[in-house]
Amino acid sequence: MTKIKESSTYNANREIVLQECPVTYVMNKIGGHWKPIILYHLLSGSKRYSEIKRAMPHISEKMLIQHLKQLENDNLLTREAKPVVPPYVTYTLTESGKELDSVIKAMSMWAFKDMKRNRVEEPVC
Amino acid sequence: MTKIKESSTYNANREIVLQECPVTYVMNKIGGHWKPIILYHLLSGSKRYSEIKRAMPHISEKMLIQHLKQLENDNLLTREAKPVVPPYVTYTLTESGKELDSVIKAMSMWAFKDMKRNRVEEPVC
DNA sequence: CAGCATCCGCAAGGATACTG
DNA sequence: CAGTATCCTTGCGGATGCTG
Repeated sequence: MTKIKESSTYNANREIVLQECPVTYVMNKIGGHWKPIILYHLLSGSKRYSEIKRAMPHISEKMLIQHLKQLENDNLLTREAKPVVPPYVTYTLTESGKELDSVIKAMSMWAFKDMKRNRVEEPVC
Repeated sequence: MTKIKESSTYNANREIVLQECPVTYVMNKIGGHWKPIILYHLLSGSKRYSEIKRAMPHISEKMLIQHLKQLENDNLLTREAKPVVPPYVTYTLTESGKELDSVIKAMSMWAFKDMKRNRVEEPVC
């Protein structure tokens, strides 16, 4: 998307109205196919890199690392590397990240209801 | 992503465990940057095409139409075209779509909290 | 084990012009 | 007004090989 700093529209009285949008804020942080799934797995507790990878067999290593970094930069999780051989790296949700459980849980509940309504199977991660 | 029908991992007892994931189900329906934002705008009631467009100045027409179609195919909204000139088309959430308000509201609430925590402005749609 | 570097194909998405 | 159609670019994301 072309980066636009400001954007405007008009209300019925032809006054300029900035369209503010909390959902856009969320999508900028956890948008994309994989991020909510990563968060979903970390909600049950800190996990090692290999554990997350095993839990998400469909994601490539490149994408997993990339998204973990972005989530770290956005302060949703922290990365802790123990200085041992072989490496031992764990990822843990921050307070911000943990609070996303309300979003993830709402997603899960809706999913179960909708899958039942449409009589479909739950997909693999 | 390469399409893989089945995928497996193992638990501590070396039993095969399928990783099922409700979040993946949700992301398959409302993943991508724009869909949750479209839903957000429709939660306040049915809207004409032009109203949605005006509310989302950053999305291109092509993307908007494309995502509206996909949401319609996924039974999250319905499209109703009045046979008049000029055309009058309204988009309305289905029952499934309306039930996503729990997800969208959880997103919004988290956004407000996180924006306050990080002292940032609310972005434009 | 937990990554990083590089190459590269392809599809998502932008820009533009046209229409019932 | 509410879209289609077409072209074209960008960058997502896969594949592969290497490393502290």
